[in-house]
Amino acid sequence: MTGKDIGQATIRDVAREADVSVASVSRVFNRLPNVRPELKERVEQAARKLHYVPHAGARNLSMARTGSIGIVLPDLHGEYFSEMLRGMEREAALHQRHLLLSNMHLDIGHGIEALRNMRGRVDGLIVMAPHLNLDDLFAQLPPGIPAVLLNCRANGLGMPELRVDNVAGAATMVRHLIDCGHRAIVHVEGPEGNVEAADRARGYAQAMEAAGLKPVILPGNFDEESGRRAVERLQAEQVDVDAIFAANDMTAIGVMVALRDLGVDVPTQVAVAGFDNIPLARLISPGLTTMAVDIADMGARGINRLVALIDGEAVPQMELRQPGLIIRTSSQLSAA
Amino acid sequence: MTGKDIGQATIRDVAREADVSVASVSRVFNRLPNVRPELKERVEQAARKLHYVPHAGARNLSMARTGSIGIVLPDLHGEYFSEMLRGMEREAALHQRHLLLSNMHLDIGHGIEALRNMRGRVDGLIVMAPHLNLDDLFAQLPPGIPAVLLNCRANGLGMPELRVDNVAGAATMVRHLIDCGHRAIVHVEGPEGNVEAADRARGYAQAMEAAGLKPVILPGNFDEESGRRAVERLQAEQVDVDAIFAANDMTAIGVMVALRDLGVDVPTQVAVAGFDNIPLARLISPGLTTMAVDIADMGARGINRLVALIDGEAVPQMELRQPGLIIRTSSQLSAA
DNA sequence: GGCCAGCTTGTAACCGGTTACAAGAATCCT
DNA sequence: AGGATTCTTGTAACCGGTTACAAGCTGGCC
Repeated sequence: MTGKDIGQATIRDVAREADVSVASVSRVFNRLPNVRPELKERVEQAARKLHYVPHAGARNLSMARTGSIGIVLPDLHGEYFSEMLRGMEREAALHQRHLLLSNMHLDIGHGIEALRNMRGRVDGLIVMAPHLNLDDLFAQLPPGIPAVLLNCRANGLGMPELRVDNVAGAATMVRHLIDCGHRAIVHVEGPEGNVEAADRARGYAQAMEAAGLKPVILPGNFDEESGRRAVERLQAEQVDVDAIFAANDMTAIGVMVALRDLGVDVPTQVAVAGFDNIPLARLISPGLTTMAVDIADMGARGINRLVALIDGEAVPQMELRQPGLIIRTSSQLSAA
Repeated sequence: MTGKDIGQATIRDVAREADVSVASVSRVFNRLPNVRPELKERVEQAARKLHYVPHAGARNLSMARTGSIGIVLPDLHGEYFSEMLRGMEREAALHQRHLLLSNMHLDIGHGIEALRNMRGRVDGLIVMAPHLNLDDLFAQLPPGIPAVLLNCRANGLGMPELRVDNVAGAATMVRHLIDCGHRAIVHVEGPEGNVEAADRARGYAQAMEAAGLKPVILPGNFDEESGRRAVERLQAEQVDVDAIFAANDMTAIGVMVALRDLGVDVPTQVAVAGFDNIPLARLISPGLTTMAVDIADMGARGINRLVALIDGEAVPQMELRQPGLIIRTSSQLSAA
């Protein structure tokens, strides 16, 4: 009623101009076969004359289908999320879908609001919230929304999940560092309350203990800054360290930058390893040894699953993806 | 009519359950003041019981306002776009807006389709299409859509524009390289048909000529690969070169990687410079000298302008932003 | 010619909200 | 008490599409 419509042409305007019914205009625009060519031509001419463009919102409402997918992320910082988004976008475009972004900042209240806001805007949701308890989140929502969860805390919601095997990945990395001859391996953890971070720390601790080594865990926050701080702390406390395994690549990069500033050579004096294999890991020097999660592909697969789910197809309940070890220079002791 | 509605509660269901009219339910949900507390309570209880969540699509239609902003980009590769998107997301969240992503791949046909698809889905558009002629694009669309253009070819559309002064920026960089003592400065251009690339090449050429130096321009494509290829070519053709000024940071990084592989030291043997100041530029080593465009801020400002435009406020027609020179190690000759 | 099948086309109800308008109830005057 | 005013509430039209259904038209066939 209100609203600042500049008076754009509607389907009724076109119908009047072409002297046909709205149904016919609709049929022409939806390419239904049973329209006489002469009439079709008349409609198209009228539409062109009036600069008519169909109103997607109205279409969505009457068809109960939006063609959009809601992406609910905790943040957009860093290459991790942008890679994931890129993968999603690519796949969504293949399925003729748009992506509607919604950033649920840290607390659960905003999360709930964000999700509620999506109702009627999207056909389904991709939720990535490693820092929140999803059961609480979805409790507030009407049941039955198609959704795919990416790297979330396990839950009893019966929604398809896609996860990276962070425990196994971290263990693999620890074994690699041990193979390289390192013994005093320190882990810089991710943010508290983040499932992925917790799993990586767990994998690290298990592998260390399995090798008869003592785990040492420093707090971190998945960002460059926390890598830097971890190094400062190691330095201040004179901790003996052969290798630093950071919970993700950005932290590892912070570690490397801090070590460089201190004049400590990587990898000859201290080895460094990360997790994620963001594009940057390859470009920095020395190249960062890391666990490769094909982030863009994860995103793409998430979209793929969701589209299937929306179309009513069967979708695997859970997929656990194994990250692969990428060995670059940062981890290698000259004498292995 | 069709559609796979799982039968979620509508405003009418809530009205029936609470034994009030739909208007009252609507009033409660929109926090209008004139509702008796007892009735409000009844409505809220009914809504909770039915797990009612308002249908944004329907709301949008009747209010002629979606609360979403359409972002039309040519691509999502690389840090440039993700930085911009991040800035946009931040600002949009401040204004309670969602972002609807649409990737208009390279050709104009898809571009037009993408834009048409936005009608009725968004309140306005941010268009970033340095590679397309926008007049052709918008000719196909109904006039009067609020839109802000980012780094686009000049046009007579009367839409607010936000642009980086690429000509001046490139010239500044050339002068800096000359100040560092370099003379044989080669430029690796961006993709053909891209306005930003063309402007940077123009700024480069003008500054070189002003200094009495001969411009040498190699083709490129704004990506790492093209930087690498440029180096190969210089190598193959035995071109004498003191410095390579790439059209953007990713290309410059490709150049540095290729030089490193060839055993050519940066900056002592060849200096390198880029443009954009993507986050990576600071992290790579040696640090990359570049022109800083605050990409995220550009995105945020774009959104800000667009929101003002949507709200009917006056908006400056054009803003040309000056990039700033960021001097890092990659450009400096030991003896300046 | 008459009847039926198959097209084409139009009418009107519907999607799920918002809101102008009117009516009814409560409050405040004098 | 009676009338004016204010507040609360409901009815129904509207946003701009889609589509079930019916009606009109055409042509084929006996």
